[in-house]
Amino acid sequence: MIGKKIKIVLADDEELFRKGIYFLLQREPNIEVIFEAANGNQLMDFLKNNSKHPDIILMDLKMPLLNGVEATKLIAQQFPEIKIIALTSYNTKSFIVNMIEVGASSFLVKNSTPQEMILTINEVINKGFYYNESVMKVLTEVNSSSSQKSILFKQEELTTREREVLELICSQHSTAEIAERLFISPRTVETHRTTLLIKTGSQNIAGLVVYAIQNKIVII
Amino acid sequence: MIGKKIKIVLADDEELFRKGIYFLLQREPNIEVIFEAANGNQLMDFLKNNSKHPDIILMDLKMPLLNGVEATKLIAQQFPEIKIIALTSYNTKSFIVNMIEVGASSFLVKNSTPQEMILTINEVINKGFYYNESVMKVLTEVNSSSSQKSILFKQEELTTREREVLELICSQHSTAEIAERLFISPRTVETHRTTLLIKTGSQNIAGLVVYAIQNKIVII
DNA sequence: AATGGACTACGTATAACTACCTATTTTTAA
DNA sequence: TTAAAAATAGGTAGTTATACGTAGTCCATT
Repeated sequence: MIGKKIKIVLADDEELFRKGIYFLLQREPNIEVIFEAANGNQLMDFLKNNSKHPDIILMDLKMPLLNGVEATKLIAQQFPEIKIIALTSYNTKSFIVNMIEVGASSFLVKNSTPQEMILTINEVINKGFYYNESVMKVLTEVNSSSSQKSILFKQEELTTREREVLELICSQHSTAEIAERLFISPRTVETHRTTLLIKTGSQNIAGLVVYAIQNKIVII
Repeated sequence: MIGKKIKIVLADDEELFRKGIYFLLQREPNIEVIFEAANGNQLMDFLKNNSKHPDIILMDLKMPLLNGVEATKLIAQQFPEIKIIALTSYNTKSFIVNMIEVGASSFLVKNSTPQEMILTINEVINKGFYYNESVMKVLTEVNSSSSQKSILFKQEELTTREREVLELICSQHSTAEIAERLFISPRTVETHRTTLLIKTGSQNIAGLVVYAIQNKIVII
């Protein structure tokens, strides 16, 4: 990487945060921010329409339209050479496991110092990945626990419609309300609910909501 | 304010965000950041122990230990000469109304541009307050609506028993199961459920689960 | 042309939850 | 020690969710 700047794309819905990070990174001579995206769709558009790709994407998880988890999944498939550093406010177990599973190369809580961020970027460039202590701790915990099923056996994917219904359930809408909003029969919504319960392995609404939040289908 | 720098304190639990804003503000010749706090307690300690007070506090709402709303309330009482600009990710009605009620002079979503932030700071210094268009819109909506109760009266705290029931609800237990586990009548559990719905302002289980997760009553 | 997945929809039940009441006992705090 | 809050329990009724079936249509891929 000598004599060649690390190209970075920032993906975060908060402009103030993006600009802040931009000025932080601007002070680094070997780093160049080539694009800023406010959501996953903007990011995907940029990657598709520009031949100049970044080395690293600093990706916030909580973004409108297309969130960070989904965007990471897509990018890991379509542009595997791009390394992704997941940014989030909290480093909960489900966050970390999710992001690593979909292809994130590193994980950075927003409460990190600028030094840690620079270190992470450089480590990812040099080694291809970088997990700090707390992330490693979570990962070893997960691997040594018996609750591996949930993460090792990949969950059945929800369909688009099922996700829509799930989102509305999480917004406290009843079956009738969901049906009205989606212009479909309440019976159809019931079918979707049944499928959701089966696919997510839930007993009732509570399980659905927890699943939706853990899997970032709804962001709270 | 000619020849005198505007003294600012940053209060936000995310160090990356703080540092970013710091560098953004550093480029302004008439602005000086005199302190950074990671939570409300640090902020209050600084104000109590330093004679040099800020003109403005940029206050994030979501902070550990002592959050932005509570901190704002305290500061508005104890140091009324300090102007507070509330920072948040979303400009929901409840956020805005809460912050204005406890004494915030302005309101800035994190998705604002740096220019808007600078403008807001200068307006607050010159006029004492500044509400942008979207905030004004929300405020007029609120004043003209009759649903003021729910936002003017702050929510009641949950009791220990209610929290226990809420946790079990989030674990997908039914009323009967909860009753059995707590050695109480199902009717009592129902009473607790009713109270939970009222206190949390929820319509159904989904709302309860979201509330529980947001308020860290259950950790996922 | 056929297969399979997604989306749609319904029948018939039962289980579970929510609304709106009252009311007693126990615990806590003024 | 007295009032307030919390925890307990019930009546009655209505609404909503879940279980377990079946089945047609659309659409993309084979």
